Amino acid sequence: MLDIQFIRDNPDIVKAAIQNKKTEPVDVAELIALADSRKALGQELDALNRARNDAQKNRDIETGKRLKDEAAALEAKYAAVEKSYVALMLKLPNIPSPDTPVGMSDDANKVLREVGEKPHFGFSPKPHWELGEALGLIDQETAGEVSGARFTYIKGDLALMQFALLSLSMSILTNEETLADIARRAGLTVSTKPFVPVIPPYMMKSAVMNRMARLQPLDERYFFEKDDIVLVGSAEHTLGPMHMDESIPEAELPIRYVGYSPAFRREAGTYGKDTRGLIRLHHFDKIEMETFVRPQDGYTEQDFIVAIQEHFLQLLGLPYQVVLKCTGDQGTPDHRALDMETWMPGQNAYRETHTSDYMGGYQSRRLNTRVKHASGESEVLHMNDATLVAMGRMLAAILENYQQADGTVRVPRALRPFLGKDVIGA
RNA sequence: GGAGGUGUGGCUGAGUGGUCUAAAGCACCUGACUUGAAAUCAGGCGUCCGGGUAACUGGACCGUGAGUUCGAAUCUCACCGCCUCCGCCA
Repeated sequence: MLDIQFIRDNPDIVKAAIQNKKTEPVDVAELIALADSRKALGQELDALNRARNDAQKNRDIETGKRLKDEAAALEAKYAAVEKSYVALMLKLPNIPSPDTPVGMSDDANKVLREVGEKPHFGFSPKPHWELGEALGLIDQETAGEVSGARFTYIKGDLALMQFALLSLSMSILTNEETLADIARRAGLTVSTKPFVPVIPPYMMKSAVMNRMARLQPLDERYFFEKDDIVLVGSAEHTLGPMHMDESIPEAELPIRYVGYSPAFRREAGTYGKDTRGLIRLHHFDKIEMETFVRPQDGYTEQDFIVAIQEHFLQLLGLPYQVVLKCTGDQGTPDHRALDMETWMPGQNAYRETHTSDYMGGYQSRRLNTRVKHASGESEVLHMNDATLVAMGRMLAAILENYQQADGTVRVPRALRPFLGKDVIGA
């Protein structure tokens, strides 16, 4: 949700955002008119309530009865306006950052940099599903019989590799010195406060997911109507509301969480796309970063998070490119969104493996998560969320980049201490 | 799943229909006393939405939402959270 004052002051920016994002159109003039009448009715109601309170204090029962009816009528009017107003407010997308490229499809995305050297093979590199199936590390056929399409069994050394990735991730994000080092090398002046590891709930109330602006499209969610509960599509969904309806003292910021959870996605409308392998599954596990900062620190925080993501990819020796997503490719609540796409030699393509979303105050305004300044003033704080490891896709990238002529796969050096071997599938 | 409790400001906690403008204590802030601190004393101290340059001022908020009443923290109903016991269970 946007700030109504911002909308009043910058209607053209809001109109441009509606036009440039893939979002349902909203009549901004109508919204402002509703805001005006809501405000006027509110003032009228305040005055009426004052008179009513006076009558009550004086035990003026006649006047009290009359004003009660008047107030009821006015309240009904106010409620109707409020309802339309909120409905439009919730439809408005976040404003894209000034550096976000304008465009409707990913063709307009801007590649900021390509990092790392693509591996050269003396043979034709295979896609990870062929490698994985041949080595007995991936069993999609059995998963298809048991669970259906877009599910998989990850087995043996590949399952161990997932745990190794988890351990490596936590060792980085909970270590203040490592974080300070990452910040220094990225040239960022930023708090080096470590991340708090969290295993969050995997299901949540639909109303809270809606406050995260993540319930829609509902078609993409697994929703249990009987219990009014939704499976999370990311740890973000239950990490983000941890501080809803709270005012956090400025001195306690930033607050940083790293969550490990499954991500459940219906993948509606993607039939026929990426049907093999670990790229597009109804369930995968993910390590997610979620941070809460002062508004003035939002961009730097995102730069820091991207630096962490890049550090991690470099540590694994995976070539990747950093992409600034265009307006049409951004999510509704995003202010600035970057993707990291990792090179998959078996598919001869960069594939999206990481996302970094800076939300500004869009989610926190709905969640009512605020920062309280030393002066006593409070305002909506800013939120960032980002992938550290999307397990399926990271395992796929490692398999494809580290494959050898004999079909076995080397283990990235950084993972060896956690995995306990140099080669898998041997 | 069954039974019984309970939800009040940062915290503890009083308040069962009308100066509640929510007692009191703790914590916190300011000032006085003090070389400084502690102790003591005096005062202040919630959130949100409006009006006003400002001093100030109007409204809403006692888990949430409905209801009864001229009037609700207080009565009624539903929901949510937490606690205790029983049952079941990794």
